[in-house]
Amino acid sequence: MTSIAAASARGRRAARTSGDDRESAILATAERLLAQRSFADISIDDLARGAGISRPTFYFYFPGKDAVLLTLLDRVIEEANAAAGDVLDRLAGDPRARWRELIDRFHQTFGAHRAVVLACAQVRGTNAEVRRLWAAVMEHWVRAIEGAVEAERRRGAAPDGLPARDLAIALNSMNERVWYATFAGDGPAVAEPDVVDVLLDVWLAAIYKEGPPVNASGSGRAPS
Amino acid sequence: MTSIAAASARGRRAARTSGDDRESAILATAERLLAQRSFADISIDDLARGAGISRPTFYFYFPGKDAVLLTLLDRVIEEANAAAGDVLDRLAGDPRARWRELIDRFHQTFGAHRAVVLACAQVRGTNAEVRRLWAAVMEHWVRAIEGAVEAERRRGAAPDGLPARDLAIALNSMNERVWYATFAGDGPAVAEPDVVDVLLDVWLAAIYKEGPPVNASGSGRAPS
DNA sequence: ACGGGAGTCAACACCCTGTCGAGAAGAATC
DNA sequence: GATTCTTCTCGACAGGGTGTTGACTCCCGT
Repeated sequence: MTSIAAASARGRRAARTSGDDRESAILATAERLLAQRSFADISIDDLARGAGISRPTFYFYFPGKDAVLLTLLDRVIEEANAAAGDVLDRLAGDPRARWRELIDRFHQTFGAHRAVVLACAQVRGTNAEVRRLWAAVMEHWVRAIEGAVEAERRRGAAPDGLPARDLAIALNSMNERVWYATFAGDGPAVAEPDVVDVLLDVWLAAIYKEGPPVNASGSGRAPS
Repeated sequence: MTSIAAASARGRRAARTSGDDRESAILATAERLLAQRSFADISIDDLARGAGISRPTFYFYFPGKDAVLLTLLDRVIEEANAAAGDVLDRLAGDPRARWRELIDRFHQTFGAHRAVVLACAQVRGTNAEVRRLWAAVMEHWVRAIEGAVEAERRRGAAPDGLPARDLAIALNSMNERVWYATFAGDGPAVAEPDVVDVLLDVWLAAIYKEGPPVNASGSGRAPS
């Protein structure tokens, strides 16, 4: 769990009065609008009016447009981490199934909040805060995968090869970009129903080189 | 060759007088400034003043800031396609070496113009034109890889598996994102000297599952 | 010597951001 | 009930970026 995303004072208030509703209203408006237009096309005025307040009042709740997105991103990340759970600690049982579970859960979470994820990916280029947060989260996931790969190698299930960290970076990067294309729908993209299996296939090939070992009742080819 | 990037009328002029210099000056200024600040932090006024003209005059040469970047991107894409050449047609000789050559050449080209590539990646989120152009280029490369994978399968060098197109999308996506991280330097990234070999390793694993066959006098590791 | 196109820019209208200071609304204290 | 303090609200402003207009210059061909 231990969410990296410090879901703390992204807003500005410290009170407990009825202003909480306003903050939620802004957040809700943002997510609603994000489903329609791109983040860049949403002005602070849109957010404010959508929440029933004036533009200056908006600044009372958030320091800027980006902070709203950051708060939304915090939630998604927390949800993703919760969904991932401890799958990586249970790899030994049935690696293929566990890796698939991991990828699938991320897919579910991101898919459920695609508007937010897409907006963040687009803003990452221009906003340092989003860039920092995303970098921290990626680092967290990369380390988790790195550790899992090393564990698989240690128990003899996966062969040695690339530094585990580099491998983890490459695979995580692939997932990010492939999901982006699938959700955004621009450019060549894997069809949504197939994307988990496509990613899984590359992960297994890269980690195990010749299909995961058949520990339990798996159907992978046995290593030579 | 047949550059997808229609390097045609991205500018506005149709003349052949001394105005050509101005157009070049704008482009040069853009690439120079891009090496310093982010694209979003460069105003049209910066571009204009850098080229020794006033802001309205800028509009005589380009319809907007984005068109400048688009023109720059055209060049890089053309260069990348030229660098790639016909490597994919010569895979059979020494697959590992050829794949590495392909990836390395893209790496060289993008690395030489990282400022432009980075800026495009950041703007792709907000600018439809850049998005379209990049999507078209990706489609081109995906199809090339797809064809190469199918050829390798046909000659028995690579096993069947994922639809070649999905595999090509995943691998191309990985490269794009990994290069971005490496060049941008934010978030977890593969060190620049290693990035080609890391990518290559995943490509070979995903395409051949157990290392490419050693046809000629290649120096690739023999498959187990 | 002159008509016309290429090239140039001051000035304008517009939109968005962020801030300031004057207030309204309500709870706590006298 | 009046007073004070804090929370909350917004009209109005300043600043900076974009894109357009209309007039003006310069040069070239006739």
